[in-house]
Amino acid sequence: MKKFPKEEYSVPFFEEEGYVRNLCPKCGEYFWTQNPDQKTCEEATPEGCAFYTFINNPPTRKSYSLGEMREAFLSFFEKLGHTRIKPYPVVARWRDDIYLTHASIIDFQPYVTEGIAPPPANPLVIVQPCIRLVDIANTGPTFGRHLTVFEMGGHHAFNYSDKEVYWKDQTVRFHHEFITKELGVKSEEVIYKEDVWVGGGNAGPDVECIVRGLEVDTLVFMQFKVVNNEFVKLPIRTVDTGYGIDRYSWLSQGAPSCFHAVYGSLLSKIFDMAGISEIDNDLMIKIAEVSGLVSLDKTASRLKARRKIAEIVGMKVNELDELLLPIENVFAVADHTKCLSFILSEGVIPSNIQEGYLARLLFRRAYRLMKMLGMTDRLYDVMDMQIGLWSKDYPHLKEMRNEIMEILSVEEEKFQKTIKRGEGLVKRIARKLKKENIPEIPVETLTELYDSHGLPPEIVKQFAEKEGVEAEIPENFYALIAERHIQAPGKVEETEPQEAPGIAVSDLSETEPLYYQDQYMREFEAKVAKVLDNEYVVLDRTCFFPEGGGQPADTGYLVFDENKVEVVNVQKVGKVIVHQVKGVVPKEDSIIKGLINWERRYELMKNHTATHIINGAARRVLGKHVWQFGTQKGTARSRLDISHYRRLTLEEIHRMERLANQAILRNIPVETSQMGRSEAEKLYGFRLYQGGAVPGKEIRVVKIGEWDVEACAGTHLKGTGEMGFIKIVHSERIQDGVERLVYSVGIPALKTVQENEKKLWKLSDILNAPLEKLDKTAEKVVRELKEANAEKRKLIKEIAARESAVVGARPQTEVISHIDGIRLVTRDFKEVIDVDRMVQTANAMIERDEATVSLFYGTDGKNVRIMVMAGETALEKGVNANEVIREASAIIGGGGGGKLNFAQGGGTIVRKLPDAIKKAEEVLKKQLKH
RNA sequence: GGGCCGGUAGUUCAGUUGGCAUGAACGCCUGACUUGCACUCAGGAGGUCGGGGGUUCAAAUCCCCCCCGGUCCA
Repeated sequence: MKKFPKEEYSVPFFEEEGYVRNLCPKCGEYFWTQNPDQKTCEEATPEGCAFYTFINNPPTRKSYSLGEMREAFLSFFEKLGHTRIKPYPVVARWRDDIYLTHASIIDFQPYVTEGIAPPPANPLVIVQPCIRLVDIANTGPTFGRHLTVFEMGGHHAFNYSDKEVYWKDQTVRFHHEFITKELGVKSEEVIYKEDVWVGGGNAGPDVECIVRGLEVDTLVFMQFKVVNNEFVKLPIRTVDTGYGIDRYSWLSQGAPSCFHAVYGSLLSKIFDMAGISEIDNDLMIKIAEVSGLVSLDKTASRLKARRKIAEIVGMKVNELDELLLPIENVFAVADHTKCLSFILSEGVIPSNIQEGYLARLLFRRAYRLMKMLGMTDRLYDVMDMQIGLWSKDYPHLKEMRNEIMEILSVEEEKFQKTIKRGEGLVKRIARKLKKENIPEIPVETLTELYDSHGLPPEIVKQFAEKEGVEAEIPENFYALIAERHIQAPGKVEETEPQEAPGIAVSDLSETEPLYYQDQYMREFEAKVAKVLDNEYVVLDRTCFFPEGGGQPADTGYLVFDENKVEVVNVQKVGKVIVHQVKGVVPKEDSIIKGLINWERRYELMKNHTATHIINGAARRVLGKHVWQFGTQKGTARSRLDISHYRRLTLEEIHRMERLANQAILRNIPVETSQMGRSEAEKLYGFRLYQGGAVPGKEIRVVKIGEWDVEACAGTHLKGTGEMGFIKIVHSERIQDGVERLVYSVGIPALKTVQENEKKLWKLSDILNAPLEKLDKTAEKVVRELKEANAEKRKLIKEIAARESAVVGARPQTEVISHIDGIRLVTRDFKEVIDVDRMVQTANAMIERDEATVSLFYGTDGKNVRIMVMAGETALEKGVNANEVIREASAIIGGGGGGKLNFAQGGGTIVRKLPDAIKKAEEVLKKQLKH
């Protein structure tokens, strides 16, 4: 990685305070210290630069709980002139590049850090709950250095070329004051380690602060954008600090683990539930002190680290492993259940895609750990405790409690199903292997079971051993999984280069959107600003709505001189709206008249407003976890995809319909307003971003009374009454956790209802039954059909039995010959080439007399079918049906085959059928004589 | 967004190179034997092989499209 020169880190503060810069011989990083004799960086790294010295020996004046530390941090920086900002959600709905908020700066990217929107305050201070699943394997084993959910404190300053707030030196001074004055840590114990920070396409130098072995925060000076591996200066320099509030609390308590510090009595309760008594305190402290050596990312050093720790504390490796494993699992359970409560409280539905998958991953991991601890029955108790504990600071957890519990039970059921299915699968595989004398499940089977069936190798091993088959889980198992996914990239789908104008319009000024001034405007006059490629027209203003937000572009006409040309497409390119026309184009700088296809647009407006109405109804009927997943508006039909953990019932759909139509009847006014991003978020919360991330500094808010409020750029009705009528016409599940609602509005909705009615009437006509008895009649008809089918099968059998009995009774279609004690029945089925019939007859015939060979054939004039079946006795005499059929079918221009006792074939040369039969008889005779 | 696996009787699943679905187990019905821990025995019913095209004399099986489910990763 690129390193920055010393000057980037050498702030006046270090000089004033007598800091020296040394190079750590173990990890190879530079660090700043007030103690010139200090050799290593003193961070408890996996390389073993140092060990923790704060365990049972905290350096702070007093001990802080997580909440107390959060408050201490916030009020300290508030006193220094920072504005306190409320935390953002942990699901980063305002971004489309990431799913979860994993740092406080995420809240302000990219709009603030790229200078698109002003920050809510400058400077500001925030404590942001964060979720990081990349460290999930380390959560537990590292005693809390890694958590999947944690609180990050940040004091942020955004420096513009014309407005400097504060930069490196001041940041370090603030930090130092907090840690020494506020918390009481001795100045000489505070070490600053140099580092290069890269993240989210941005970069800059940073210093990490180490106290008694623990890295407690990082001070980042973001000032570059990473372009083609090069650092390019950003116009805005951002002070991005990240204080690990959980780690600070751990430091201040000197607890054996960060989990002890954060969860307190909740952790003890989980230990109780798992039936684990906490181990000897002295030993625990000893282990905790050296836990910095652990890091599971580096698989190679993992066992080494265990061995090292065992050596230091004077235990055998497997003894230590046995002792630590359940404890680490309890730690992870505490962490994962908190993380789940946060993620689920914001309406993430566990599923197999996107952020839903992350929720599922978390749940399944937590559940597996609980299973190992034998406490899955306490899942709901633990979750309840987490909700109780954290809703003091984050009250929305409590509001979502019932939905969270419901989602958990659905998820538990699904996981159990998967495991059960897996058990059967492994059993079958194991038995098969045993039969083939393979004593061990091959590695590729293990990886496939995990990748395709979600079965973790430990579980497979357990099930396999029950069947007496071994399974060896390779150390690099998850690396093998990763390998499966890095296959050669398949054919990249060639997407037609968008015909829409990817044209240089950046030099043009913004097109004035008239459709926002008056959403009902149908025609306008405008000046032609630019004409491109004899096809694309840019105007100074327009009321043609460009495609966006699931709403298709308007169509219509441009009128100028004697011409009326069709507008076929409208796209927004940056701030410029481009009209694609068919026919002649107007001259630049001329005045034209625009007419939009109002009927179409009005339908789109109705459908768009309906989306908001249905979304509101879904939230009311299904719960607050419902989020819009995607939409597409049309004139006759539109669709809305929503997140939900269960298939919708007809009853739920009807309730949504009722609510939606009630909202129409009340004719609720639809208000639109343009407002600043921060202000809108403050006023309406992040519910605004139903439609996903919305770019820009100002956002357009569409508010339908108390029913629904969203950030939305589409065109809407003045009042809901204009829709007249909404009908949900269809629903389907498009992904696990995502339901699609298809609906119609107004006359098209009525039409759909009428279409359905028409079908019912027709059905009633066909079945000759009145509407109210349709269901009963249909049931009856289907039942009778099934009975008739069964009867038919029975009859074929009966006919076959009878026909097999009367061998020799029809000389014109049947020849019977006896060869070597075998009876050969050659029968012409004429036009009946139903194989089933031949087979059944032959079966019955042979059942009566095993010394029979039946040679059956028939033709419908187009196809010829031949079939040979031989009884046990005939087989013993050397009959090979397969061979007979092969030779015979070749003659009639087809093919055939089968087994020794049964074969069938056919062809298309009908006139050669007699030859083929002769051939078959010849072959049979030869086989028998042989 | 990218992979991978699957859809056959009420359920869980077999089904080799295309060639009889005499499919297996459990469940169900009838009868016998037993009344206690998955009773046992005999017999029987139960199938649009997810849907639609194609290749073939012949498709559950091969090819294409669609629908539905499961699962891993970003």
